[in-house]
Amino acid sequence: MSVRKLTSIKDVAKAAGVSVTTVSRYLNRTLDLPLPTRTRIDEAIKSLDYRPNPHARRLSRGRAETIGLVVPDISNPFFATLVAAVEEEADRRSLAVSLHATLNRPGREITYLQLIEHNHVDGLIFATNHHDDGLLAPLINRTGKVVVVDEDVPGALVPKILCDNENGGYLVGQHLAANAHRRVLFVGGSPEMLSAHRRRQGLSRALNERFGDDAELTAYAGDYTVDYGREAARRFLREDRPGSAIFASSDEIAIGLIEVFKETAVSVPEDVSVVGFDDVSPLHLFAPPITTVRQPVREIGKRALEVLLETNWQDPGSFASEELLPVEIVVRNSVAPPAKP
Amino acid sequence: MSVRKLTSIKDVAKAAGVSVTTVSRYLNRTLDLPLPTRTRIDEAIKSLDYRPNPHARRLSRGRAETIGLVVPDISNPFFATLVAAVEEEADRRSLAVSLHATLNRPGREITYLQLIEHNHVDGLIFATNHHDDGLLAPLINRTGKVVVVDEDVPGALVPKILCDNENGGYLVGQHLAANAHRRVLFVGGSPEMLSAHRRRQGLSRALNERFGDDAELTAYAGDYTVDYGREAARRFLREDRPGSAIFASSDEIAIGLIEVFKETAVSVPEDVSVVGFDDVSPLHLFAPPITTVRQPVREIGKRALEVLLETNWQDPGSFASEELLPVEIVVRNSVAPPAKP
DNA sequence: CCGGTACACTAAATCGCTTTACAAGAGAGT
DNA sequence: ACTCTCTTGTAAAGCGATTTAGTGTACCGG
Repeated sequence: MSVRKLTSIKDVAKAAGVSVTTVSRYLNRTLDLPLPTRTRIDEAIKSLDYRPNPHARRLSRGRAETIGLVVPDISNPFFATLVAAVEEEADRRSLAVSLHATLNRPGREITYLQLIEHNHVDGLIFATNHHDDGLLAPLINRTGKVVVVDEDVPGALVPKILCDNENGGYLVGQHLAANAHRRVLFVGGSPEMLSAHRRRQGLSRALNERFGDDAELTAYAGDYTVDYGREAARRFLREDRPGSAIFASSDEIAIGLIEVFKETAVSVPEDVSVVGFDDVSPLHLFAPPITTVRQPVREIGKRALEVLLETNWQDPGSFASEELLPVEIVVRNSVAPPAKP
Repeated sequence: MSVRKLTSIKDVAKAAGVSVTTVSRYLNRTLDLPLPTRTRIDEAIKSLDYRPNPHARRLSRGRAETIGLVVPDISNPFFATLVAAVEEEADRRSLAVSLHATLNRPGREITYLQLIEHNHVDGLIFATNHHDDGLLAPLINRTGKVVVVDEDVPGALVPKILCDNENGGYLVGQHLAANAHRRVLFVGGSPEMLSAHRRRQGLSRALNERFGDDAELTAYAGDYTVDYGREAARRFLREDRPGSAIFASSDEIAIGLIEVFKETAVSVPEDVSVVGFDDVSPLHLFAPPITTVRQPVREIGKRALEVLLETNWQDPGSFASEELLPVEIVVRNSVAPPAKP
């Protein structure tokens, strides 16, 4: 509270009767000292309650000991879980996490990417949820030290940690096919988004395996939000139900769908089957419990930090990679065979 | 990627033909310059793509332009929303947010509080979810620049932003009383926690107003978690249902209760009524939709940052305060009159 | 007695910015 | 003509670490 000056390395050096250099090097283990000297320094540190000034250290070393985390929206349960996983892992390694939400404000992603260039953070874990308009990839390639998670940024030559979207779609397709759904509506992001594209492809593959050319796949594209789920549900009803089952490409969308179906007395799964994606909300308590694909969210976060720290960023080109983490389908009660198949 | 050196203020000064001081003071608006000089500097900055090195700035100013945010668990929807609100508000003010989760690891809260003492951050927004064992309050008082949110830390003489827990409990009590529930189980935190204490008091007040001495209030105490909700539900059944209604002091607890009731075929609200607290999960889609008390989570986060920045921390003692934000009850479908009142 | 090798340290530059204190010149008032 | 006050700057000392390039002493083998 008072403006007492904090103890600096200089005070420690004086108290221990050595030079500042010695203390610094001892602390950074670049100098072996004989026991007596060591003890003197240790005691000085303890009695003065010395702790290195992080800003000075960062300026001097040119590193921030901080990693940046950019996500679309923290309050979304999916990203909240991702953030939690990254923070936990960073804390284990004594790194601070600087958190940034883009909230779909254009230009924000770019602003945050520039944090790296100016040494604000040592690296960035980056999640977007919309299609790159062409600015992101070059910037990412220029700045480096970025790990892309959850949604691909095409053209970015950096490590990417994604879930196995194709297989997720395929598992849903199989489950729907097993329940005799031949006509399916896919509600997801625009096809330029790799996640949406792959999920849809997996879905399509499974449906075709079962029904061949008789499979009918319709798609609506929009945001991964509750709002868009509502909109999609209304459109689905307005357009006379282009499908006996709906595969929502996120739980949020599924929640929106279900809200509207509830209001309009369309019952799930009797009138229409619904499957979600992510499994981060308490879908098992819904009426009915919602079948969904579980993403290994925490794994994604953890792995992203590992990769960020393990990658040798000196050797550009060496590190463009894509790691696919496995998904699983969690079957609950929102899928039933259609009334008239 | 390459080790190109970033442009520093020195380069700008040289390019503009002025001194470093001039550039710095111009940028920090402590110096008015005539248009021509201004233009030269602006152009130098633009053409060199200069951006101040944050570490140098922080070292020099002794401020971090960063605020710390300490919460028990980020993946919990309540805290996720709080984090989102704080981040949003901080971003508006060009402050970075350094995020830390305690995850109930003992000692972590203290570690993070010390971030302030060593200038790591300029201030801290602090949320705990368990009873202080006596170490926290003195440390908070010593470090200052802390705003306590959500849960009280008794003895901490700093601003506190809480919700109106007593009224929350009262509203629930009224609603339950109106549905003829005379015997109520309160499942919440230990009574040493102010939130639990006040909610329970409000509940008790409403019940007494209606039933006088006939009101029967039982209490279970534990964590605000789904796990504890499950445990409480099992105990409730084992102990022969000490109440026709349960007031869960968080949505998480309510979710745990409902899970177990679902498994054991105890139906809500026919067999037992349930009310939650927080309203951050999609409780409206549950079966049945859960009645709960809505906390103004985002408001709490936003207000906390405002208070953190507006408080005059030079004048200790002046700022111990408690701000209560209003709550409202969201009536849905999980309360019905008891079978045998 | 000399050169070499460890050992135990250190002086001083550096990181990039802020800030205090001061200065030179121009105009203004008396 | 002389002092005063602006205006428009500047030099240099921090901030608190890290790090490079040494230094002085002691011992040791030949």
